[in-house]
This record gives sequence, C-alpha cells and structure tokens, in this order.
Amino acid sequence: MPDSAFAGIRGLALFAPMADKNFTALMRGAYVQNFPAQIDLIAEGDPSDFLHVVLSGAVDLFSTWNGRDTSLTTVRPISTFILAATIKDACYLMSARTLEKSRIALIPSRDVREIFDIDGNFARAIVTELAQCYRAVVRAQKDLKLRTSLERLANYLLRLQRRNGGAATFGLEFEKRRLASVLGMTAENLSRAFKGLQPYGVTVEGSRITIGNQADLERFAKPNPLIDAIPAYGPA
Amino acid sequence: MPDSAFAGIRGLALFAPMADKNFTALMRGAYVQNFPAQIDLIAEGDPSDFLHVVLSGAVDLFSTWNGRDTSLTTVRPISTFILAATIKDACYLMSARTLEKSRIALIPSRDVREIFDIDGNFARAIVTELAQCYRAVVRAQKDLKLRTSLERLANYLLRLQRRNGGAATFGLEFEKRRLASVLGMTAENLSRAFKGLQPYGVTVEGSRITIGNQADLERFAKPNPLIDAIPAYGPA
DNA sequence: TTTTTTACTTGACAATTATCAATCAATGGG
DNA sequence: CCCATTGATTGATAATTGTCAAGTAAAAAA
Repeated sequence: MPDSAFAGIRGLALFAPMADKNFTALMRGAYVQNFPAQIDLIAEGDPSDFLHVVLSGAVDLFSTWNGRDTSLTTVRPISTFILAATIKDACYLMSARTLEKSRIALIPSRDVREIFDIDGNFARAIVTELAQCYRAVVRAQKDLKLRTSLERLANYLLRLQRRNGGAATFGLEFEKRRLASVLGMTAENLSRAFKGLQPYGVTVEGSRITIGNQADLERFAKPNPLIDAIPAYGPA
Repeated sequence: MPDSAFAGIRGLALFAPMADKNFTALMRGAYVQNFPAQIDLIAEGDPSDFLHVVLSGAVDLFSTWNGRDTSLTTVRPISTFILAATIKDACYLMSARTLEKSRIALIPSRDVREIFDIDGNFARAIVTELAQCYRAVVRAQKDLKLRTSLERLANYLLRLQRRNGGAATFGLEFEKRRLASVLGMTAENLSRAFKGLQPYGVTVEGSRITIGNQADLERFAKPNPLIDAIPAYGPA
C-alpha cells in the first residue's frame, strides 16, 4: 500500500499527535480500499476487526430491528467510524454502507488497541474524538426527544444552510428518503413537512432548498446551540 | 476533606489505573458534598467547572427546550457524569438534579484535564469510560427511533427485571412520571402502555411490576443485545 | 429515443401519541 | 385526624405520525 494513501490519515486530529514510530506500526497492517456506492461495509453485531477511516465519499451508519431500519448518521471525509467498538473490542452497534463511491482505510482494531496502550498522545487524541462523538449523539437524542418532526426538519435546514455558508439557497446532502430516516420520520411525512414549512418561507425544488424568510423560519425553529451546534464551528 | 471520602473514588475504573501521585493531585482541589433530593446541580449551557462523581443517591440528567423537557438518563453510584464536557472544556449539554439525597464529589475540570495530559493510564481509563457512554447513547437512540412507546416500555421492563436478578416481580426505580420522560412519552401514555402490556402478562400494582408470562412478553418485546444490553453484563 | 426503474409526491385512512380535564389515590404536614 | 399537595389514572379529544395505494416525475438503462 503506497505511503501516499496514508498521508491524509496522518493529518487527522486522531493520528497527528502520535509518535512516528507508532504511526508507522499502525499503518503496517492497514490498507486502503475503494468501494462503489451502496455497498455494505459492516453489519451491526459483528466483531470490530477494523477501525475505518473515510478518505473520500460518504458512509451511512444505520441500524435495523424487527424489520425496521433507521439512519443514525453520515460519516464524511476525513473521519473515522466505529472507534468506540474498536477501543472496547466489542461488536458494532451500527451497520455501515457507502452512500457514494468511497475510499476507506481499514486499520486492524487489534493494532489500534495495542498502540493506544503504549502511546499516550494517541490515547488522548482518541479521548477528544470520542468525547465529540458522544456529544453529537447526545444532541441528536435531544433533537429527537424534544422536537416534533416539523421542528427537526426546520432546524436541520438551518444547520445545513449554515454549513453551506449561509446563503438563502442550497442543496440537500442526500436523497430525501434517507433524510427522512435521519430525521426519524417516513419519506411521506418528510414530503408533507416540507409543505408545512412553506408558511415560514421555505421553498423546495427537487433537492434545492430556499429559505425565503430567515427570521420567520428561525422564529419557528428556535435553533439552540446546545442541540444544533455544528461540531466544526459551534461549541463542540 | 477526609481521605476516606475519596476511597470509593480511587476504586473506580476511571481512577484506579492512575499513578498515586496524580490521584493525590487530582483530589487536592476536590471536595465531597451532600445534597438533598430535587436539587439542581448543573444547568445545560454552563461551563463545565467540575467533573461530578455520584458516591451515593441518584442523579437525573435532563434537558429542556422551548418549554419542554426530557430525562435522558440516570446516574447511579459509583460513576461520573459530564466527563465529555470536562475533557473538551465545553459547556454542559445536559442539566443535572438529584433524584434523592446524594453524596457527590466535585473535581475541578481543569485538574482533570491537566492530569489527563500527563497520565497515560488515566487517559486510557477515560477512553474506556467515554466509549461506554457513547455506546449507551447510541443504544438509546436506536431504542427511540426503531421502537414504539409500547415496545420501549416492554424492553425497559425486561432490562429492569434482568438488572434485579431476573425474578418475575420487581419494583420500578423511580416515579412513573420520570420513567415516562426517560422512555420518551407522556405520563398518561405510560399509564396506557402498562395496560397495553396486560395481554402479555404484565401486571402493575403501584411501583410493583410482575411479569406473569416471560415468554409472551419477550415474544412481543423482541429484546436485542445490540439495543438492550445492560452495560455491566452484556456486550459493552 | 423509448423503456424501465427509482425516487418522490399525494390522498385517504389508521395507528400512535399528546393534550386537557377530571378523578382517584397516596403522602405529608399541620 | 383531616386537609393539602402531589402523583397516577381515566376519558374525551386533538394532533402527530405512519401505512397503503396510487400517481407523477425524473433518472437510468436499453
């Protein structure tokens, strides 16, 4: 595996602080692989053999139970997933599949745990990453328990707008059926929720969203940094 | 503050592996306090000045938004809370209040971060703790998104039963109004949900629950270790 | 291009869950 | 002991959300 493939990884906050020697050791058993879209990467319940790093593309973390399924989050470059399972040497709690063509690095979990035990810097970096993941899920939990689906959609649109630079018009990140699942509703309900936001100035043309009246939508959505902070910008 | 107060803390998985010197340093600025029931300990949004350790009693972690509120989890002895906020030096995402009379140790967050930076064992212990917290929230998220309120209640009862040793009869941990909030429903809905479980052999007398037909209830609840594992016993 | 598939939307309806109001039961002062 | 308060329950109703079935639009394949 060419070293160049690991350059992006080395720059990650998770791997940057660790000793060169340990990084090299970690990458020795690692490899990078290209996957087409819609490919299952891992299944919940499986033992966590590899820590995954999304180098390009996008990965959907989802879960199923009793014939139902739900998307929990999307992993975008460059970040890792199933870090917690790797550290605890436990099974995956979520399944993963590519949303688009993706390049993914696979690092043997055993190596991660081994280096984690001897490299304090690496351990500390993992803490920071895990704390961030934890806080993200807590926010999602609050979003889900404290808001109706219409409010979740409104706040989601405001977050997406902000992530896209703040312009009134922007595009959805993925198909609506998946957005519905992420927001914890059905596709049909999402369709109606978009209509329900029309009175607040939201217009939808395919995947193109326009927020016609920022103040109106915010008055309805009541965004809150303790729920809606965007990790990279807000209070993490 | 008497050293004896910290004996229980030292035994915690989080603090056991660290160097004596560092533990002493960590406890230097710490103190233990007794709180009556129903006392607000922290408010979401506040800076995380102290890592809290519940030595006895019980603490409710909850959150509010737009006039609504929801209980996210209960912290029981001996464990910590708001560890993630402490590590990231970020504000609290949840508020906390005592459910009963409680003894709580308060360790200055700054000290935690400082020792965390120099004690690799401590850093590793924190990773384990955080990974566990993260997985617990992911499970809660799946429970909420994949199940109806009736199913959540059924599975909650099965978990509680297991935690209490598996006998057919056991008591609820706290008042139903709060249980409803934890399960993501209203108190009225919980009352009806208990009735909805009668056909599966569940009887309720005050806070006394009896599972008359284990197999029936499990057939309905379809418990799943990837959602319902009890941290201490199941796959963490 | 035409065909086929897939995503999205819409309408009608059903299930779930919440709200409001009233009642009942238990609990803790006075 | 009784009263006052709080928590739990119940009934009636409304809001929310999901399901099913059809239809439309758009994209992919032939």
